[in-house]
Amino acid sequence: MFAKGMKTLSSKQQDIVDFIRRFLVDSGYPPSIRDIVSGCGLSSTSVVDYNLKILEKEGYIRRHHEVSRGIELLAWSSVLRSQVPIIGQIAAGEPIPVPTPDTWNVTASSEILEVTEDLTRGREGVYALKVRGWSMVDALVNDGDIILMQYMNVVENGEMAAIWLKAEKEVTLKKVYVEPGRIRLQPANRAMRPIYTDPQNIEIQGRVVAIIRQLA
Amino acid sequence: MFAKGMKTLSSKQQDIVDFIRRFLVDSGYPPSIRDIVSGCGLSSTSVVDYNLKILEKEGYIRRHHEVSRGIELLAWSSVLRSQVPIIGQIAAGEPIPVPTPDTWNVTASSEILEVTEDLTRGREGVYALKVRGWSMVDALVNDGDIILMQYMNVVENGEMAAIWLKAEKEVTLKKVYVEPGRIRLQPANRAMRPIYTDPQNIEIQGRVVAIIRQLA
DNA sequence: GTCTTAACAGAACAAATGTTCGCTAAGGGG
DNA sequence: CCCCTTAGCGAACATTTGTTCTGTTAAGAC
Repeated sequence: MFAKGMKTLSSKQQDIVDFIRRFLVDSGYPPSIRDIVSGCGLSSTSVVDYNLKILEKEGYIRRHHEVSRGIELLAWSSVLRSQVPIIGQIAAGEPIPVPTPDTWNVTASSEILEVTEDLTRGREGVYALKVRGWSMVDALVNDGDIILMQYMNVVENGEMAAIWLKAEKEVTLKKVYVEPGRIRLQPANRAMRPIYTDPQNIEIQGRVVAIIRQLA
Repeated sequence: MFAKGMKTLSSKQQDIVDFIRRFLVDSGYPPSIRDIVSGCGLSSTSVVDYNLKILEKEGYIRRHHEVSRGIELLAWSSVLRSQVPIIGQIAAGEPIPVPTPDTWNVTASSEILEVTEDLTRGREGVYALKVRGWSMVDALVNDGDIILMQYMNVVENGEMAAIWLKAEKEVTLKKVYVEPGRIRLQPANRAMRPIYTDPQNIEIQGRVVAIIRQLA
């Protein structure tokens, strides 16, 4: 999600980077050397070559030699996409949907969420759930928010998980801490108290990877 | 952020789409016809051509004729990216940074956030702030969250805004409602009460577009 | 003045890439 | 049998594209 600022470029080199980026967004494939010649008002492919060498040296692009349109915009490719199926919803009073092999088939899902890969941290098997209701404010989560989950039934100490409380018959999102003889479930909202429960009472339903809220 | 499922493809066509997608992610540019031949274990460029025609007809790709590597993956390009500068932080006790023309220069910013465009709803002039501290739980916002903002000093009724309260000297994120003779500021956390204030006491510092939280 | 470096132009060549044509094979229907 | 459709193959040709070489210009330093 982050790209650091890079060394200052000449205005022509900046024009070229901007052109490459714009062309890639507009066309879905990179420009050829001659596209850059005409797009940046130059007269010769060798000027483009000269400047691309510098842009590569400074880390803006990677060139794939003898490959047509072989210009990789590094600030672009460092931020990849994940396709995440939205397989259902999460509400306090019901267990969350369990992913099955079918729900991993991206094209079969009726709703796909595309997010930048750093939200998933390159993890495999991430799926999304929509929050329904207002009963999860202890997790600082709101009705309509989208939660990115990774299916797993064991989490590390201190990780936020979707936890099914068997006795209470409800789902909660909290950080899980293992203590002697009990489990501490810590809300994201620090003003609220942790709850303690028997390890037998909980079922980890997945790890919470990220939360997305669109407001406007 | 959403892409609907598409018509079922033959397994070979699915292989080709998957290959294109993977190649694009790995290389930063689309595959050539011959890349697809060798990548999908086919024997002839005309088989690729035959199948690409179908994939185009079904809406999976757009082909740019007589353009080398002119394959545009539609499920890819339909979800665009926005580059959003992270220009500072938001904490309760201080006004938020005000964007200036300088801070819009993407390459000059030290930190860039790339998000899928639907998070910004195609809006211009979106910037990002990092939340510092835990004093904004009324907005269901946590320390470390990232808030996407759009600079404006007027918002529609019911929109969530960053509001500077002059007398209290603090920032708050709330929904703004105009009532006769006063302003109602409604927290996202419904369990908490609204506050009412004089229109002269508030300064709208921007509209809240989205909130992103990475947990794992 | 000369020399060096950076930046640019133009042309030619080599290689990559797209397109098209003719053909084959398999299956189904009349 | 023939015809049609679908799916695939191979080769040749045309076009796009990358690379390299030579030369020019401009600016700065000595």
